[in-house]
Amino acid sequence: MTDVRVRFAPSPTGDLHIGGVRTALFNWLFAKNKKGRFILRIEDTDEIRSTETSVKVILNAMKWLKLDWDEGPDIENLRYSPYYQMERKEKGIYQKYADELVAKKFAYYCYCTLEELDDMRKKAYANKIPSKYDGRCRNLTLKQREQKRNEGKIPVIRFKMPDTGIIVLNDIIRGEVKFNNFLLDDFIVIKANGIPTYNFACVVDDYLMEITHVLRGDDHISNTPKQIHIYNALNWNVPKFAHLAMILGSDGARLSKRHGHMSVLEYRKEGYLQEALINYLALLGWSTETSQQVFTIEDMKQKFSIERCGTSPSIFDSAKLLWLNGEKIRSKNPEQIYELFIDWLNYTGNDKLIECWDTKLLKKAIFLERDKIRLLKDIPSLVDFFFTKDVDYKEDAVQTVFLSDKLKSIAKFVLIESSIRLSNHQDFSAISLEKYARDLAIEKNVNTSQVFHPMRVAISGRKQGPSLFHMMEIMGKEEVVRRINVAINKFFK
RNA sequence: GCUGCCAUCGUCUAGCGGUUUAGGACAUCGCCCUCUCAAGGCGAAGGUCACGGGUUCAAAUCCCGUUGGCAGCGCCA
Repeated sequence: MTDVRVRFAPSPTGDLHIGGVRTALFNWLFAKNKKGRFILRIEDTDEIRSTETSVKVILNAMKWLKLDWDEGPDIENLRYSPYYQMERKEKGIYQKYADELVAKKFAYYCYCTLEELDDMRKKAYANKIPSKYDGRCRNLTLKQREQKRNEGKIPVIRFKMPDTGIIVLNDIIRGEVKFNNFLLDDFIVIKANGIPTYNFACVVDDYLMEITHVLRGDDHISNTPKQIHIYNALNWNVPKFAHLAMILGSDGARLSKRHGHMSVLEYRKEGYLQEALINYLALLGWSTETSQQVFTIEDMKQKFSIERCGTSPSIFDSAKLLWLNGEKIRSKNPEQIYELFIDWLNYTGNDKLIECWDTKLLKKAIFLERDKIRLLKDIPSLVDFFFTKDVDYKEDAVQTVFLSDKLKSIAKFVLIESSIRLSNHQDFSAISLEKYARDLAIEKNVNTSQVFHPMRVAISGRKQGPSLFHMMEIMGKEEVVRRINVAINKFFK
C-alpha cells in the first residue's frame, strides 16, 4: 500500500475561514492517523485577488492552529517543489500538459469573447436548458484559427467533454455519484493570460505531488467529474475522493460575514484556545460510535477516519464552542493558563494591561477563577481587583451589602472588628480565616453570610468573586486589612 | 432554470433490519452542593426519526416518489 499523501490547497484571496480550517483539519487528522504526509499548497492562480498578505495570514493561522505541514511553504529542499502554483506555472508545468491534451485532441483552442460567452449563458437560462459552452470553437480549421489570431484574439484552451456516456465518482463518504457527460461543460484549462484554471492546475499538481486522497468541501463535488476526465485523458491514476458536508450559519445558509466571525485569527483574538476550535470543528461532520465530545489532539489523531464522516451539512453553534473552550481551560494547570493568557495579551497587544501586576499573585488569582473563564479575554475583568490599589466599589454592592437598613449595622460591626482582629491574626491561611469568620458569626449570633458578604465587598468591591478566604489568603494580611480600613473610612464614618 | 447533494430533539450527533419505551453532548429549566458567581452532581422538558408509498414476520435503518434545504453551473478557486 502506498503511503497516504493529502493536501490542503487554499487560495490566498482572504483570511482562513472556519470551513477552510475544517478541511485542513480533516486532511491533517487523516494524514496523522495514517502516518502519511500533509501537504500545504498555495493555489494563487487568481491573478487579481491573490495577495501576499493573505498567504501570510493563512500560514499564521495554520501555525496557531498547530496544523503543521510536512511539505509546503517555508520548508527547504523538497522533492515536489515549488508549492506555489504561480511558481509552478512559471516553470511551464501546466502548459506542458495542456499542450499534450491539445495534441491528443482532448482539448482545443477557443477564441470566443467574454461577451459571446455571457450571451450563451443568458440564452441557456432563458431557454431552461443546462448552461454550458456550446462548443462552437471545437472544430475550427487551421485557417479559421489563423484568421482569429490575426484579428488579435488570444485563445484559451478548453477541454473537449465527451457528448455521451456517464462518469462515476466513487466517493469515500457518499458512495457512487454519477454525472452525465453531456451536461458537463467544455471547461477552460488554460486562460488567455496563460495561467491554468483551478480545475486543471489542481489535477496536474495532485498528480505530480502524488496525492492519494482528496478531502475537500462538497461545494467541489461538481468539479470532480471534470477533474476525473483530465486524469483519464492524461492516463493518470485517479486519487480517492471524499467530499465533506458543508458547515452552515445559524440560518442554514453558507457561512459568511453575516454570521459574525469569519477569520480564524478573530477567534484567537476573542480568546479561544487552538485546541477548543480544533475539537469543536472535528465534531462538525465527524463522530465516533460513542458520540464522544471532548478529545485531546492525540485522541483525535488516533480515532479519526474518513468513513465516519457524515453526509449532511451542519450548523455552526457558537454556544457549544464556547462551552468547549471553558472545558479546555478548566483542564489546565495554573502555569498553563498563565502562559496562554500571556500569549493572548501579547497577540492582542494588551500586554500593558498587566505591567504592574505581580506575576505570582496573578497566577494564583487566575487559578482561583479558573472555572469561570470561558474565553481568555474574560480573565482581566475577573482578577483585576487584586491589583488595583483603589478598590472600585460597585454601587450595587455598596447599596445592598453595606448600606441597606437591615444590614448596615452588622456590616459596620464586622468590618471594624475585622480590621482590628485580622491585623493580629497570625495564621492567614484560608482555613484559619474561615474559622475566624465563622466564629465571629456565632459570637454575634448572625448568619455566616452576614459576615462573609461585607468582608467580600470591602476587599473586592463586588458581590461576586472567588472563594472569599482563598482570595484573602493570596492577597495577604496587610492588603486585606488596608482595604477593610478603606471601606470603613469611605462608608461607615 | 439545469445538475448534484442532503434530511434523527432548537443545535451537533449515535444508530447500518429485531437488544430502541430512539442513546449522548451543547443550549434551556429545576433540585443538590455552597460565603457570592461559577464549576460539579442529580433530574426534567424537548424527537409523529421531513412526508407518502412499498419490500419484510419486523424499518429511523432497504427501495421508489414527493416536499424542503443546500451547493455548483466563471478566462474564481
